[in-house]
Amino acid sequence: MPYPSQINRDSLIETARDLIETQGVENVSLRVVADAFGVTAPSLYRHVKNKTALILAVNTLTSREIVAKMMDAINEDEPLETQMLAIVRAFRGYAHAHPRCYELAFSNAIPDTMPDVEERVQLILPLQALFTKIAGEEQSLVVLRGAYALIHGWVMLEISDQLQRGGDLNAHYEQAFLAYIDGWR
Amino acid sequence: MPYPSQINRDSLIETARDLIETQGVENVSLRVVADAFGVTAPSLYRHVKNKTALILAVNTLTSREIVAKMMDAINEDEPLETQMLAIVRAFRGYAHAHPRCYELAFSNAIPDTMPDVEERVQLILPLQALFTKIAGEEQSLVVLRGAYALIHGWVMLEISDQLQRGGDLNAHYEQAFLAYIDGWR
DNA sequence: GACAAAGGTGAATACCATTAACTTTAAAAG
DNA sequence: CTTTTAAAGTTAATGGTATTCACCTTTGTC
Repeated sequence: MPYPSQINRDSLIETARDLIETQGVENVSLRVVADAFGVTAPSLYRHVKNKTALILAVNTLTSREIVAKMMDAINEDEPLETQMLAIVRAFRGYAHAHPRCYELAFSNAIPDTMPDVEERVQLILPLQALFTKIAGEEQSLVVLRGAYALIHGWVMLEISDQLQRGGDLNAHYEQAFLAYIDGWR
Repeated sequence: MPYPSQINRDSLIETARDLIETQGVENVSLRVVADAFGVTAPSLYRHVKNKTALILAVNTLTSREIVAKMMDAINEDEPLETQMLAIVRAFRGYAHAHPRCYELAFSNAIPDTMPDVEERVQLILPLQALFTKIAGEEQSLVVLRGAYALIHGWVMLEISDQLQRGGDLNAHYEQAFLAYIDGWR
């Protein structure tokens, strides 16, 4: 194989991810990404189909990293409620660490860049596993949907600066989640 | 006043809103908006500072319409829980009727286009008024935040097609909300 | 009737994504 | 050791975008 590449697909995606997180997706053109590799924009098309595919790959990376963070947070020896809190804390922690990528991945802002269903279903498995132990198999679907809505909505509101008026946001987040869970008992 | 305009600011904003809702914001250039008035793109700058200001105005309109829908849904003669359900139903109803505008207004996808704080605070007043009657003045902040996160997150998930696997979404939405409220008693 | 000024125009600028035709390079094939 | 080949990168071109500018057109007012 000829002409050794400075770029490989993984480093391209990670670099694009970092640029999006630091500069904002609206300021990351293909030329900006190419500059980071000391290369011109059209050569990126050797490694990725187009910009949409690149952003899709970034979003898939984001989704996988969130899943990994949630998995890491689980300690099966703890009580269920402690495990749930650890999961939703990890979820929010990732969103805070990568707010722009979180929003990009899960708010459909750019057409055709949402991670595949197979990726997105991974996101709910950690919580789902715990909910099926508490609620029945069939009730767990609605419990899960509400919980996911609550944590996703919460971090989206935080990211877009819509939770402003004082109070301890960390505490409120967990109180709201626990109240929701309590409501199902 | 000279040269009678085909365009006035309100009709411009409403037309832009309708185009965004039907075509998607990524397909609405200033030329497309101008075409709708039989005019060329640069002349829009007589009526609006730039495209960002136009989208901001569209988002402000969206925010106000949601507030109006929620207000309309309130019947003070009903029990509190019924009023709350009516409000969150109206909220979701608007989001379903205008999914693209809802997402545009509340997910920060385009920089500097979020409605002003004075507009956004209106969104939470209807629910806040009821929560202060149930919880205390100080607890109502966290209750409100969680409720807002739950309904916002829910419709965002629906809009981006992330609530797929069967079940009655209408029923689940209200069950999840009521469970959350129950959790605070 | 002259004029001021709002509303509209076409042309120009500086970006953007994408494609096409080309050149360079290094490894594999002879 | 030379030749071939194909990946990786290049420049140039196309058609799109938002925005600015100088200009023209219309019309109410003095």
